[in-house]
Amino acid sequence: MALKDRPDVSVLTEIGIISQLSNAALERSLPEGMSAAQFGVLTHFMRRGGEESPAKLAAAFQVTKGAMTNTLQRLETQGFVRVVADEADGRKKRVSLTEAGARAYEAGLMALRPRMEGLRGAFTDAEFAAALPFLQGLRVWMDENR
Amino acid sequence: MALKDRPDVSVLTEIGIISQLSNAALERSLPEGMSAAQFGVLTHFMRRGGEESPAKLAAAFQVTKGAMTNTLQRLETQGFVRVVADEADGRKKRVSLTEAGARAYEAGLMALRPRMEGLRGAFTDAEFAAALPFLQGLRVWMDENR
DNA sequence: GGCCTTTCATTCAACGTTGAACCAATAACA
DNA sequence: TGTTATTGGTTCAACGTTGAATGAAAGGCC
Repeated sequence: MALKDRPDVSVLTEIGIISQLSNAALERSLPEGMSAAQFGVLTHFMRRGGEESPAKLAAAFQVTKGAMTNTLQRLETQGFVRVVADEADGRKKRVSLTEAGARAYEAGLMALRPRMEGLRGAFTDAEFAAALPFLQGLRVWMDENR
Repeated sequence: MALKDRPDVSVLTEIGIISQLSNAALERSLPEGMSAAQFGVLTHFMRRGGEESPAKLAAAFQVTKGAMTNTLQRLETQGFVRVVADEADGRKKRVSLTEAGARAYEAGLMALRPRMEGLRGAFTDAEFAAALPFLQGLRVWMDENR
């Protein structure tokens, strides 16, 4: 009784559920065969462009290298990403977006649009913005104290 | 550039990371062999006591019936939970906590304590409480619009 | 130069989850 | 009543993830 009624536990519980629901909604909206992880990588390249090593991508997405190897292989199989060896450093690879990858990103974005609009109709930008500092602080703390 | 800077997307991104970190921290703190899902079920019974059907547990934890079958089987294997057929309704089963289950819960709670105290040292109850209404609203909305 | 350490990427088994198929038991209804 | 629909639980393949092991390449240091 003391446990779940504490606000910190409640916050983490709600966050867990929201994360699950949001991820499920994302994967349901996305075109067949594109996972949330794959869409995240495409988004990364659309924003930043250029090339990135698998290790940096894994760090950016808070995911193990093994997991990133997996999603990059799936992206490459679909032709959404190009992976070449880094001739300057034999350990590294350089990943970059293909034209097909950019198109896949756009398609995913379109498929996502109705759901995102629904969300923005239910809550204001101000509400999201107001919640953000605390969430960021919480994320940073959990990241530093893992 | 327009996408990830929007507060709604940022909120969901932060929530996803927090969820992952919090779940990982939970499983790392818990005694060997006890998953977050299992601990959640134990917590449920410690709070509410009595008996519950697998279907109700699945609904309470927002999880498929198959997933709940899995965690209940693992709990039963460890002797933390008792599962009997419901003689009043041949489809149902009745799940209840064992003494060993109660002890396992207490052990998990103890193992969790230092981390929870660290969290409550870094943020105040008021901060968690302030964030809660928005998170609950968001959870309810995503639940209704899935 | 040689040795130790670190970094990068891959592979593999294990886990928890989903979604679908399935069967048994009950409920609803003609 | 008999038939159909719904509910409860299990099983299975597939997915994404972790964590650990492996190997190759580069860096640090004497």
